[in-house]
Amino acid sequence: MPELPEVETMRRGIGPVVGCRIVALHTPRNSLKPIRLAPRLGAFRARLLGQVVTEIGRLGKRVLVHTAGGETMVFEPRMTGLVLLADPPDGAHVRLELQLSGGDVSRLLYWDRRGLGSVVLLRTDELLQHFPPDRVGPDALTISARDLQTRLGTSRRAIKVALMDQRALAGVGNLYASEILHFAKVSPAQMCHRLDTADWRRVHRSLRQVLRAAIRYEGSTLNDGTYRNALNQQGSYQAHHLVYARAGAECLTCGSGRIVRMVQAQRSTFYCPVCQPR
DNA sequence: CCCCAGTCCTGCGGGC
DNA sequence: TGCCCGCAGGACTGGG
Repeated sequence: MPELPEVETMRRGIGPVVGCRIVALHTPRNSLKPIRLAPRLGAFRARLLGQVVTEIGRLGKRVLVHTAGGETMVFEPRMTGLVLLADPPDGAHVRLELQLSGGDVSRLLYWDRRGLGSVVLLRTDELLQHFPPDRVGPDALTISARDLQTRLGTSRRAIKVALMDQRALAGVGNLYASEILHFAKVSPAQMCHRLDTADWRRVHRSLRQVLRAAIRYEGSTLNDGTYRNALNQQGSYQAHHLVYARAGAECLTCGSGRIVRMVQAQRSTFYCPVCQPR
């Protein structure tokens, strides 16, 4: 489930495509339902052929590939999408392949097992219209503690649910929300408006620490093995998870609590009731 | 303002 | 051994 650390790892990993020219583009034939591709393949290809990649960016959980001709490809991996330079985990789920020339790499792949992701081509100057600030908030890595508190401090939602709201801040998903709140020693069920400024500073510091550490370890590859970096290698931050998917296990922080799983907004939340009482 | 259920989609693992 | 079913959930939508 690519969240900010995984998507940032993808962004960095496909850096070698900068300077490459797109010389061919196709969607491999398979029995799967097609993912969302916009515009349709013909127009998509027509606008990209011959274009030279100038820069790789990230918008929350999306990877942006900019070209010299003012086009931007927006890769949105959702649950199981990968942006790859190397051979994919399997050939059956390659959704889009770009052939490249003139650089260090010869192709860029979008692979997606479940196919919930999408690839959208936008004019670079239309990015802000397509992703206005009221739809995608400030990046979770760079948001200030003050801005975080301003944006969420009056909300009556549970903080874990609020942290995952991409309009408030962009990049935090289900896995890292649990890990961040464990570091901050805040209960995931606590309502935002009940937290004071010291709490928000702790949440903010944990946000930065957890996301930065996860980037350093190139993200989390869970037991299903889906997530991979651009070279089809596993991340290793899963070895540092303190609560996620550890229901029933002993808390690694306090050594006395047992990790509890609960459901918030139809998603699994994990926490230690001893470390995170309120 | 906030919550909930439904939608998309495929693979996996539990239960029988 | 094989089949069915529930579950995983990010982003989005519509209704309450």
